[in-house]
Amino acid sequence: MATIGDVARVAGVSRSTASYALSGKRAITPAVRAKVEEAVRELGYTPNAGARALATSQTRVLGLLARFLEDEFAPAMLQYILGVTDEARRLGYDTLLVSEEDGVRALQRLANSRMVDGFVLLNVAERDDRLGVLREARQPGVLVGLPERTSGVDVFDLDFVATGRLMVDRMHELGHHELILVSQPEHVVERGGAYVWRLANAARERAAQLGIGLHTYFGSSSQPSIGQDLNGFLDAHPTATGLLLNNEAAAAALPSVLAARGLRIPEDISVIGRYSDDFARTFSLPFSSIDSAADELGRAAVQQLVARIEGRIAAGAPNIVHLISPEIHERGSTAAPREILDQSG
Amino acid sequence: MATIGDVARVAGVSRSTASYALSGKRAITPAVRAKVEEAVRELGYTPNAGARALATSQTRVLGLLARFLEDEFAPAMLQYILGVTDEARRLGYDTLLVSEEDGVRALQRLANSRMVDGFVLLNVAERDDRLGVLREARQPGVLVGLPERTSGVDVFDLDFVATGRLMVDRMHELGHHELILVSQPEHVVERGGAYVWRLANAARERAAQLGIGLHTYFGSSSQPSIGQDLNGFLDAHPTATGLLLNNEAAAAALPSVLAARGLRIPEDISVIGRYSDDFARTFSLPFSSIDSAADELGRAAVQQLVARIEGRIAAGAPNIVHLISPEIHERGSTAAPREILDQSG
DNA sequence: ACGGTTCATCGAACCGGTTCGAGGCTAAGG
DNA sequence: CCTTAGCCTCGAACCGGTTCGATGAACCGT
Repeated sequence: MATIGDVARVAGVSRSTASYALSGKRAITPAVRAKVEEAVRELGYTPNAGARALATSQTRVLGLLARFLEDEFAPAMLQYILGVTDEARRLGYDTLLVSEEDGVRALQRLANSRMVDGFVLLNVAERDDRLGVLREARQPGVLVGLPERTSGVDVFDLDFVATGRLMVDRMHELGHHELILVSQPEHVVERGGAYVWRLANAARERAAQLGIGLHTYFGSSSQPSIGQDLNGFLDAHPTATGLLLNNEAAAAALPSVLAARGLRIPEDISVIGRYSDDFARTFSLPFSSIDSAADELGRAAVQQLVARIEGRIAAGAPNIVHLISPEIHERGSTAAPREILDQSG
Repeated sequence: MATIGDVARVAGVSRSTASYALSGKRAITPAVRAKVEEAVRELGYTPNAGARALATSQTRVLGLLARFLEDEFAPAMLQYILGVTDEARRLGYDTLLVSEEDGVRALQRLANSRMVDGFVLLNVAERDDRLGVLREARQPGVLVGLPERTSGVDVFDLDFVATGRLMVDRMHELGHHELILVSQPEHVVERGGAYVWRLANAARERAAQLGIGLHTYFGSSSQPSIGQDLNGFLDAHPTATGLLLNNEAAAAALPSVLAARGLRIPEDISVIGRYSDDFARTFSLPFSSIDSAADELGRAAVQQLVARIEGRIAAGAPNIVHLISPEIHERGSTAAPREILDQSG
């Protein structure tokens, strides 16, 4: 493989001149630059990444730390990952994907060995044990997921508090008085998936303000148990007219559960979900839903990270916490409850 | 950050001695080795990956080239990716994930810049344009997916020919005479997804040998169109008693389609699918199926790749093509067709 | 007591880039 | 014609590891 020394020899200049001609960091006579570029083309020269990293202390690689929790819906993670890798590539970076269970060790390994210029952490827990290491690392880090303490890192997440409120508000506007909220399994919460109770608490609070009855439940993360769960919830609250879903498996299972019970949407029951649009598309879920915005979050996180890496953000600039506002993607699964329709009709 | 020079100074030895003490490539007095190790601990020393790569020409990083085709079921890809990253990590390697659309350019970039020690290509097409570059690269490569020409690379894939035969054989043993095969969308085949027609052709051939009627169709990759497709196929062949699925979306959609038509499994119709067990679990698909073995394939591919990288495979050793034999994971969705039961009952 | 091994350690070179300071050349100005 | 400034280019050092050959000390047998 050609080195910059080969390029220099072929172009008839010194190594340093070749380097400057390619980097443009010093003025080079056009004729010389042309000779160097010609030599590069002739030899098929590409800089050796290791050598460059050693000399510049920059690898142009980002570390992406995914965390796969059992009982969580894994495919959803792919959207975040692709958002990150695509945006990173667009900005000239490659992505090292780490799925190691021991995220702390992985983080230390990558940080100390200087393999990456920065970190993206996915699926961040309320008290994520990776954060301590990340704050001490010399490389900047961004999180996708909101932890308890956000100092020293930039954070991107869906605004789950606003999401909980929005779900209840929308149902309230339509005239519903009794709702059921199905969250992720309790395990997910215990292991730090704070977004689950953040949404649930906000929904509960808003429901209380509005005088709405809200029954909150954890649901399983896979069939067939989630189907049984759903039937149980519906049996327990026959007068509930609205269903809020913060659980992908529940969303996937609901159509057949409703069909089996002979319930139509939105005539008999209104539904609002929270999952990725991509998920909705693949399974053609007929529910109005709030997009998890995985792709958008991944991209925004990378942009911020790269800006920090490249020093485009003042060293002392405060860290940001960017929460994306939820929007309901309308698919016609909400309507006024039957009792209202009956009165008005 | 501590360098090996710092370690050497603290331990009171030369840099080379420190290096040998850590690598074990030359004999070192136990006492000296202990001092070096103590210094490492004290300073929190970790070798600089770039410097090591420069000196050894080894990065201990694998390049993972994913290819996301539209109309293909993306979440399935995650299983392969995790199989690769986990196994790589187990063997001491990290994984650079590339999702770039221009796989050829990505491959060239990584190969020439010496960022990786080897390549894993996912979703390999019949005539994959990445293969030419891969064969010329100095780094070894393994494929997950069987292309037309396999020279110069190791290949791992599910045996789709055997899969097609197995599906038909099993139905034949049960006494079925007319089957419907639903494949991936035609787009997937056109873009080189040869496994689709490999399975279909094998099934067709075996059906002909056995005197079984086989209707083969392409199906859409998402709802609701795949639901309409399925209804159309069933309408067109009311006497067919068995359904073979080589299309994830079809598998996901089938339960509700069958429910709507009032068909029970396996009493009214037998079904055999081909998708990942993980997919089956998440959606609790009630069909006997042949696992795509994504995790297993990813792991086997990495093992082979690492063996080549580390020279544990003789330089002249021929390339291998490892096709995993399909196995039907029984979930009770197959039985003898009604006509037989009626006769015997 | 002495030459020949063996063993542990050291110094220097090298991997392939980047970057700093120095110096040569040309052109402008007195 | 000589000085000075400015523009390009070069040589050397450095980043942080690994590895080869050399060196010196300890140990062996005779």
